[in-house]
Amino acid sequence: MKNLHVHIKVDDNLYSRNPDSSELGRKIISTSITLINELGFEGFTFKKLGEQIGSPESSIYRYFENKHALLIYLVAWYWSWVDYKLVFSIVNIESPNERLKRAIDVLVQPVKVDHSISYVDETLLSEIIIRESVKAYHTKNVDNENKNGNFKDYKQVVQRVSELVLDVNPTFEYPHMLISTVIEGMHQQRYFAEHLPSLTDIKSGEDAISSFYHQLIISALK
Amino acid sequence: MKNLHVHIKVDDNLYSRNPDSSELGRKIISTSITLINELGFEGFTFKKLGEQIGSPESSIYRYFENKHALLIYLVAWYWSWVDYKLVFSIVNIESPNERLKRAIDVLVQPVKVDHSISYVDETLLSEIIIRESVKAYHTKNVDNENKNGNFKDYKQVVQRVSELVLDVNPTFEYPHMLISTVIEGMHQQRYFAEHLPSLTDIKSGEDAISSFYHQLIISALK
DNA sequence: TCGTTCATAATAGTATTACTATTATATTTG
DNA sequence: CAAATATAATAGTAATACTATTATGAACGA
Repeated sequence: MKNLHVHIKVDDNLYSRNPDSSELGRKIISTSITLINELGFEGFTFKKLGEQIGSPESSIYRYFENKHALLIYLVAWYWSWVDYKLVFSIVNIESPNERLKRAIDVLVQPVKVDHSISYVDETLLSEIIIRESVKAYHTKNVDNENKNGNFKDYKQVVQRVSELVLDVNPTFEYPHMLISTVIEGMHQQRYFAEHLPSLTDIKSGEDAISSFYHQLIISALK
Repeated sequence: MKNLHVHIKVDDNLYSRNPDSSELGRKIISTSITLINELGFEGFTFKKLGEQIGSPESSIYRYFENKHALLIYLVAWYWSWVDYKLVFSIVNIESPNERLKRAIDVLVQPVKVDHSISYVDETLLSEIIIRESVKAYHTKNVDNENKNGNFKDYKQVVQRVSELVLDVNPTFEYPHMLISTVIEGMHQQRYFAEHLPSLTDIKSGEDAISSFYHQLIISALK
């Protein structure tokens, strides 16, 4: 996908001040992506981020209440971007089977992009999603955050693909469960393949993970 | 399952001092289970735990290096216990299909136990596993922790059930992937059902989650 | 029974984290 | 040019995640 000058929109209440609206804001986003990758989310602090970009902590707090809010933002951005890719991948395709196949491909293929959208490195961001995104909703405060709309984009992606599932098999009872299982499972398996390989079945060369989930969906819908 | 006086063994290097060997150690385990449930893992501290059991923080540190080590211990205990239940559930059963079915049942059925093993409330513990266990291995330090054997019991469970999968279908290529997907997926779905219901498909009454994963495995192995 | 070992209690102290507050200095905009 | 606004610079605080020190008390072995 080439640079189409698309703009990924993130909901207003996922930030205190829109990071997309200033140089400092954009630096916060792009630098935090590399820094979270380096340090892990627990090791990442606004102080260290401030040092990296040469700004005081207090300036960063004007964009995000805390580092959790920043994670929520990154996750929302990611799913908003995936949703865009989903729409793009199935437009003009008629066969329900082919539409589903293409959508699943968007979900399970590793992200390899040449910086298509501005200051966000989508490949690095996808690694954060794999490693850290469970922490976005595994908190004591999920229910309030959910009410606040923090997970809207993710839910939107699941909803969209669930509808494609029903187009293929209208009697299938658990489309949302199937799709969220596939998305989360794919993340886990990529993580396991790197860190806990005995929990997965890696064959060198081919992308076993993608083909496993493709097969899983096909057989589940029969 | 009634009280059989079984003793769940946890590996030596998952603690500084064996909590099973003293009154204080056992209080640390049982109270931490209720406290983590109340406060969430992030809100839980050794200070608060100490206040609850009327002992200073420093005494707790003699059992576990930090709260992450305690979580690792709880997770290991849980999977060691599940492994025991697995063995128990298939002993004397001959049909490979029936063995697999029973094993999957142990994995996906909600835990409802009447305090069978000593000071550990397995039902409460299983809720911690559902909500917090991803945090046990989603850290910057996974690889070292893995080398240290921190995840042995979990891997053992996946291995055991993977073998049952191969007994049913010896040509199936991804048994570990299938089983870890089912285990982790089941946790996620139980969590989603409670906090992010639009990511799942809840039907009131029946246990949709269990039957979904049973079906998923059956169809995947065809 | 005495002395040693060992677990726990009581207390104090430290570096880091996750913020909040205040004032000063640029920069933009009307 | 004045006013509003963003950022920088700096300081400060409560809580967290520990470490260290000494004291007490119980258990155990000779």
